[in-house]
Amino acid sequence: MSELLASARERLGTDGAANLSLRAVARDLGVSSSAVYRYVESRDALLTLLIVEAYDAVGLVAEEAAAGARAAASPPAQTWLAVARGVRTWALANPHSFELIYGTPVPGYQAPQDTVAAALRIWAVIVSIILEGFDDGSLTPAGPDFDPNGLVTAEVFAFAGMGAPGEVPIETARAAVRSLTLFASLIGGLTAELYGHLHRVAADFPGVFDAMVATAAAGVGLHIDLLR
Amino acid sequence: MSELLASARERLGTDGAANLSLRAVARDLGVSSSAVYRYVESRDALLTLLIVEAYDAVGLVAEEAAAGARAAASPPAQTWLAVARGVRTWALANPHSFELIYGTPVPGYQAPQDTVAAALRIWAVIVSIILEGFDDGSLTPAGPDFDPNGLVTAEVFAFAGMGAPGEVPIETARAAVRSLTLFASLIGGLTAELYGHLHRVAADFPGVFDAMVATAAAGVGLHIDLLR
DNA sequence: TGGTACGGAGAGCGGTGCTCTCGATAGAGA
DNA sequence: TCTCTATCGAGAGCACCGCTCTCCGTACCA
Repeated sequence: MSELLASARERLGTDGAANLSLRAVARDLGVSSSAVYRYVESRDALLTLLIVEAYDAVGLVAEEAAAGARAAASPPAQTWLAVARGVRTWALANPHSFELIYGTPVPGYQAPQDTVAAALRIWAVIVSIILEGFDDGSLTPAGPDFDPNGLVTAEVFAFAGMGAPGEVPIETARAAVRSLTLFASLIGGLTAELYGHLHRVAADFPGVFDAMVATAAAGVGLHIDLLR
Repeated sequence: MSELLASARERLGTDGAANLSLRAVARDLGVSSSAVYRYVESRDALLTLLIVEAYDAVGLVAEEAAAGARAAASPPAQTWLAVARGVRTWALANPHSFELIYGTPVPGYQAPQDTVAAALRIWAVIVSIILEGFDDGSLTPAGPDFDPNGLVTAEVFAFAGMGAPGEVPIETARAAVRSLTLFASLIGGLTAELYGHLHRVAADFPGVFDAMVATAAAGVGLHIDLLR
């Protein structure tokens, strides 16, 4: 089983998710194609395993980047920059894994519950940074005000440890909604770079990425210093 | 040829890009699979035609949304919100077309030159909004300062009609780089929503989308009013 | 010793993209 | 009118895919 996963991981890295062939994996293992079905229910099930791996990998990267920044006594804004840079580095090194989780979903595929926990890890990092900025008073959103009522589910406040929706102060609720912008700008920036939408646009890709992340983060309230 | 494209367009809408089968299109047309190759070089070539169509469609939507907002004398910030909303509406109505252009690229696929012109239409809209904000003085970036030198190619300044890189004022160059954040937040926000990353997170999807777009835009300097 | 569960092989089904050969038709030039 | 040619279609076929089915050898266990 671990050999199977290793082989599939390698195939994913070279051929991409769309071209991941169960028969090819079987050939790599020196085994008939039908034998693989003893271990894995279908091609989609194999992909699910790789998806969970990818979510865990990116979650771990984010957690480590945040921990490293905090160890260096960085303010929340710089911590977010470190996390974003870490995720970018991971995505560039594992583009097919990135596609697997943040790219086009495979056609008839429905994400099983297994993936949810792993997918939440990066969200936890984002939330922790927002709360940190809230606590130390450095979170000063430049984005416009809006009515946060009903925008997100009660689960979100529970996940962030903010208590029941009715009890959450309006500015806290706004911060929770705004934090989605961090995620969107991260995914959007990486999508733009990895999928070629910055071709002949960006010259210094890391620099452009930093600028995109920092610009969006200012709206959220995290004012990143890019000059130091 | 037009029947072929119409059939392919329909197949794309129902089955998605990954499942777009040349044989299925042939069946729809009541024709043998090999006959299709008289008109189209390969499956990828057929996809390219659909990609150009999709870029043109989303470009047109953006242009019309911008024109409509300007006709209503909206400030640049509100024009951007109108454009983003328009693109979202289009993406929700044509999710597979959205995937085709802003999702995972098909494996061995290299975008031919044909697609470039169509892909630039939405960029032209973004640039026009930035320049408009620059001219009327409403563009007041909340994002951090950074050194814009060398971040983007000279082509970008030429495309924006800003002249040679050396002559561009530093604040103008920064605005050009920041405008990439608009694109990233738009793509990221739509990716998050369409690919299920806001599942059990967002309750009011249009509201969350507006909040994400407006929050990121504030960093760029477009201060959208969401309360009116 | 016999039964059973496990893990493999191989054939086979229907699907795919793509190529090749063959035939029908229609139009143009002599 | 006859012939040549370009166009467009059908069909067979190749190698690949996911997946299922049947068969068989092995190892373990009562």
